[in-house]
Amino acid sequence: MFENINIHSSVAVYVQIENLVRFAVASGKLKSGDQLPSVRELSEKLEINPNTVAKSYRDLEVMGIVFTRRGMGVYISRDAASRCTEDCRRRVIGRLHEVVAEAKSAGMTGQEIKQVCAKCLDSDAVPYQDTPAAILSMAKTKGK
Amino acid sequence: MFENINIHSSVAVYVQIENLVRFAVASGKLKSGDQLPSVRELSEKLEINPNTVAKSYRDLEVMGIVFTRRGMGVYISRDAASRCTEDCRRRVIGRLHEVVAEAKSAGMTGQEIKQVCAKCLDSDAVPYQDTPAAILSMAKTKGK
Amino acid sequence: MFENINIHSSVAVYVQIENLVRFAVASGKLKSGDQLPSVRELSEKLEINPNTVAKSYRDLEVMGIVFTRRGMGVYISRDAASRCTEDCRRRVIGRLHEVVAEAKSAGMTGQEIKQVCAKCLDSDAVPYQDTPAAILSMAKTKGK
Amino acid sequence: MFENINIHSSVAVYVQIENLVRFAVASGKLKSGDQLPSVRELSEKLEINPNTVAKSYRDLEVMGIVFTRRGMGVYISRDAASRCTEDCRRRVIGRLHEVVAEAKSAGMTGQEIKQVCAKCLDSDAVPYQDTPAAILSMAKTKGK
DNA sequence: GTGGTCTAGACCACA
DNA sequence: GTGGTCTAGACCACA
Repeated sequence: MFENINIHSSVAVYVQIENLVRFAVASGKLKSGDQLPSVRELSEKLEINPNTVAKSYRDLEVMGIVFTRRGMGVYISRDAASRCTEDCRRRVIGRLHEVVAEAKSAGMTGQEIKQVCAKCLDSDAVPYQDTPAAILSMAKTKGK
Repeated sequence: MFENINIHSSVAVYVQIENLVRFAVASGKLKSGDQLPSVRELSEKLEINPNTVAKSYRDLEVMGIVFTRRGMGVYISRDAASRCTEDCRRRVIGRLHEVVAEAKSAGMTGQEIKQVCAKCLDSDAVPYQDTPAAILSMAKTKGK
Repeated sequence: MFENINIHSSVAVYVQIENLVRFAVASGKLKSGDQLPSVRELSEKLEINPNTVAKSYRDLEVMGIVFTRRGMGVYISRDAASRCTEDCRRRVIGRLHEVVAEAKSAGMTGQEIKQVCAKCLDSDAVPYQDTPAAILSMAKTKGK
Repeated sequence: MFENINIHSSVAVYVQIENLVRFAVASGKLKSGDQLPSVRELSEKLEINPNTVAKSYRDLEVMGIVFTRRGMGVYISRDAASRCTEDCRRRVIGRLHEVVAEAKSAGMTGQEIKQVCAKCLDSDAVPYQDTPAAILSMAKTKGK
């Protein structure tokens, strides 16, 4: 589930990791008590600096989404699900507002916008895994 | 049209300027051949450093959206409209896909998603430049 | 013959004018004693600042290519032809060296380079009139 | 490979850097994924301001030739080679056309032109970075 | 007046 | 350590 980290994204890697975890919890892929990969393991897998992973885990802990058992590992906390669901909903709704406003501003009609939405809804769910690319598209498209 | 620059946004000021121009061109508010305010003029109006404005104009030039006549000023280029329209549409559609995917992933039903969209569409037009959040969302998402 | 001034070029307009005159003299299109358009006339035709035209004429006078009869106008000087021919040859040879070196550096083979040259030579002469575009291509391609 | 930057050239230093990178990529000296020297490192080596190097890297990023990993460095992007090869070829061919047209216009015969070309080709390779004149010729021609 | 280039330097986010 | 953003200000070319 971390295969979607995008090093070309202008979004900080640690933020991407945090979001991946949040959405995985919100969607039930990660459940209370599940263990996350160790800092070292994940950093090697993603070929990124261990500090980066550690920072994500620390943030998630501060947010109450994971907890650490020293010497044991990092686990999804008891009320992570509700927290993440709420967070994700808020984020999604906010972004929907923004993007619809942008769509209008770009000259798209309500018709068009609805059509695109419908198309997205009909298409097979492409859950959070697409977000890094999505994020990428939010900034100035880069090197790719 | 630059009255909506938000110096306190986490989005770089020069990115905000670039996006305002892009969306203004896409929506027809700026047309091929139109002259942009001079670097000095805009920097004074926005109370920012001329270098910051110059950076925006430079980027826009590299992107082919404006061209510079030395000693004369900066103008919207011939095919800026198609470029910007395309860019903005692609951007918006991409983001719509992302956010819908995120919405699903966050557990929202198609119903809900459609409702939120509809609500946004019905609300008084919130053209791009009126929504600081929109501006925010347009650029490199930082922190969170 | 001034229809080829390119305001999108990053080359100063006054330099373009100077070169147009020089090449026109070198190629015999302008001869000793011929009168150039007045500053005002040319500036209106090209929609540029009269100072720009005046600057070109002044430079050309300094170079001995034109002379001014006050109240009468600006004329091609007696030995302009030899001067311009020489200038243009030197310029052309210098640029040929440069561009061939660049071609090599860009990975083109001697074969290819010769072929392109041959093709240019066979094509109908496209005398100096193409230079503004040419000049444009020398800089970073801009707005166009 | 940056030893040929000429601070006294009339071509902006940042343009020289951009061109050196472009041609290095086109000729295979720099490959996808290679890391460029850090902004600070290069600025110290060239004894120029870090901002100048950063400007070059930024432009190259907007052009899709490099990408940035924040906190990590700047790397040659995936499709930089094709981009640069194409860019450089187009540039070179365009300039060849121009200069040949100029040569004709200046009264040189096809014979002469071919001879000069041949001479350049036979001469020891003068790869781009060895020719200050070449560097000069690559950018916005100034004054003359 | 216009924009372009470059320096010096502060402060920040990220790894 | 890495790059990103922004300011302040000098000096220049061009119109």
